[in-house]
Amino acid sequence: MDYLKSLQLIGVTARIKRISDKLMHDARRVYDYLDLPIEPNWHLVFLLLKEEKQLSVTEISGALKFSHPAIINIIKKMKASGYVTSTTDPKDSRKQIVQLTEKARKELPNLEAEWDKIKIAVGAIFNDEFLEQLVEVEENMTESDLLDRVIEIKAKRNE
Amino acid sequence: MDYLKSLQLIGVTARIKRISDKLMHDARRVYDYLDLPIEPNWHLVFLLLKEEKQLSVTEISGALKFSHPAIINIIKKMKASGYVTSTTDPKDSRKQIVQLTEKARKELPNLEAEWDKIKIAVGAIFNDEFLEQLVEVEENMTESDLLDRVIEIKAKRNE
DNA sequence: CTTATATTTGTAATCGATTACATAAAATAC
DNA sequence: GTATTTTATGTAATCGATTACAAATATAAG
Repeated sequence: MDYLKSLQLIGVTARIKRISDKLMHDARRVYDYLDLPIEPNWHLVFLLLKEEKQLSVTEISGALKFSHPAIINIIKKMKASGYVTSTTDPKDSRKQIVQLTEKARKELPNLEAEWDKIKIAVGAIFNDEFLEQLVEVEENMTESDLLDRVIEIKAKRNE
Repeated sequence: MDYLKSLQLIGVTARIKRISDKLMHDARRVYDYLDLPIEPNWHLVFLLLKEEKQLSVTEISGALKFSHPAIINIIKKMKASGYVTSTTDPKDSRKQIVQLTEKARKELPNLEAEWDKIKIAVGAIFNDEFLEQLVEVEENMTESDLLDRVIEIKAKRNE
């Protein structure tokens, strides 16, 4: 018996938040359990830098759609753990060029084996139909977000 | 072009968080735009107390599945705005009995008219199939959460 | 009855991210 | 070539929620 579920559309925001929060929390517990020496968020940075080799903070922030302070914080920690280096771009001294270290590339196969387990677990929770629906939701929100839609609805009522 | 989307299952957690965060943020903007004198979260407490009349902090927390400090905080603000009263239960002096005030009941019809607009906007973002999929995801996570599943997968691999 | 345990409310510390602000460098305008 | 605007990074303050801790009361156990 779930009161939020009974509210249907009214409860959907809170339910999504509930799922999101539990997922983030569980991810941390999984990383602890697997004794991974990294934080869940670093995963995305690893994958991005593995492909792109050299990226600035802003480029990472744009690709992952995290705020730039969030990326700075992640990079700072990854640097302290020896997984990335950051050097000032000689052509543009505002920019920091971030790239994986040798240590990171050496550990990648092990990490990927662990990530693979997590991926299978995630796949058991979210089926393909959900992923398809998620794409639609993202498109709907990009096309016109909640505020835009409320403004439109209010305008129509006042006609 | 969305890097997280291209990662499929690996990016799904971050995408859900992104949707959740934007939704919560947009909800606040909508409440501001509509000049509602309440915060988005209060909505759920209003609806619950409208039906149940009298509830303790723990009962509200259990129904909405928010932590009890979160409910205490909401109730404190709703009280300051004159929408609820809280009195000590004469039969159990640990408990606070929370209920809507006359002011709250008087304003409910207006609030409900505004909530209706928001509900329509939410319905335009999340279709019925998504809601069905969401139920499945919740069931999957309740049945066995991410950590449980990873533990199981690891055990199988080590056989 | 007295002691131990569980429940309820309340407060403090923490957390992971954001927005707002500051600074330096590059690009553009004139 | 100097002044203005934009861009990139970095820091501080904030935010909404959680977990951890504390205190009071009720319940259960002996």
